[in-house]
Amino acid sequence: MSDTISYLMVKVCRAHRCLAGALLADYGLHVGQEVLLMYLWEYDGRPQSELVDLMAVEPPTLTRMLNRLEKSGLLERHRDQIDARVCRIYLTEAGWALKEPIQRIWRELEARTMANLAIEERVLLRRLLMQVRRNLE
Amino acid sequence: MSDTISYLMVKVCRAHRCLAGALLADYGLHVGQEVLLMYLWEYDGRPQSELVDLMAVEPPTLTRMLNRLEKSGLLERHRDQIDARVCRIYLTEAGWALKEPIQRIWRELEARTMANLAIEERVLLRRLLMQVRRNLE
DNA sequence: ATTATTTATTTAGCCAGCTAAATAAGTTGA
DNA sequence: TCAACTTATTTAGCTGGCTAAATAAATAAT
Repeated sequence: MSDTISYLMVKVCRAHRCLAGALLADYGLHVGQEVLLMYLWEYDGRPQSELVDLMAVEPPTLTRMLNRLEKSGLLERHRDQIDARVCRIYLTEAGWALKEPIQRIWRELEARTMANLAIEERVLLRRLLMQVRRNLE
Repeated sequence: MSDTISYLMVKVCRAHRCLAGALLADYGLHVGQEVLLMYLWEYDGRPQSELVDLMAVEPPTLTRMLNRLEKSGLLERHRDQIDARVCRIYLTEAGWALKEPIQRIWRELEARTMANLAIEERVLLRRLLMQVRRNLE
């Protein structure tokens, strides 16, 4: 089992998540929250259900992430005026203010992840990972 | 951000974990527990601290995983006779009985993950992932 | 011997994931 | 009109991760 690529992938992923967590901690964020923010910077004011689809996450997962980021003052929920079932999510100024720093962190994360890999190797790795993703979906 | 290999890796990892979870559910296991069992099949009767090192996980994480697997009847804790601080972990028969089925599941997981990849591509993917792992450690 | 330090494990509490079930609000149909 | 169904979100509770702090036992130092 421990000589499979599956096992290697699990290990790599944990190390990657760990580094991301360390970098994000400086801004009071937890791993995963930066991805949600990333979507909000692009899709501000959308209903939760749309974010659920974009992030490919279950509704309860998003609900709780939003609760926490709302409590941290990074976003606000506003009930839709027409359809009172939907909640639209709006970033606060504090939420927008994180855009540049978090994107910078993500670039650093990418650089450290891809270090010591030539351009052709990076291209290849992307191609291989995309095939794996297709396999798993 | 969404065009980075980091992002792709996060997605691939989630899909991989999801498939693993679905396969393991048939045996009442949760993703991650099969890795612990994998170590126990090889290192039965070792102190927890040794398992912590092998799995590269924090002590509290292991403690709770062991609590659950112990409650499920897959393993037993025995205090070391010489040093009463250490707990040695022993698989029960039920724990040993899972060895074959789980290894079979893991082979299937690996096969589905690596589908549509030629042997040379698999070798290459392993090499690239090992470099990434070195980068992140 | 008794205190201080180290080592092994646990507890409490945080996070992102998940499922199942509850709630709330529209929409559809008889 | 009012019941039945669908859709959006939340709540409760599970999992593996984490950190910080508590407990317990062995060892080192005074």
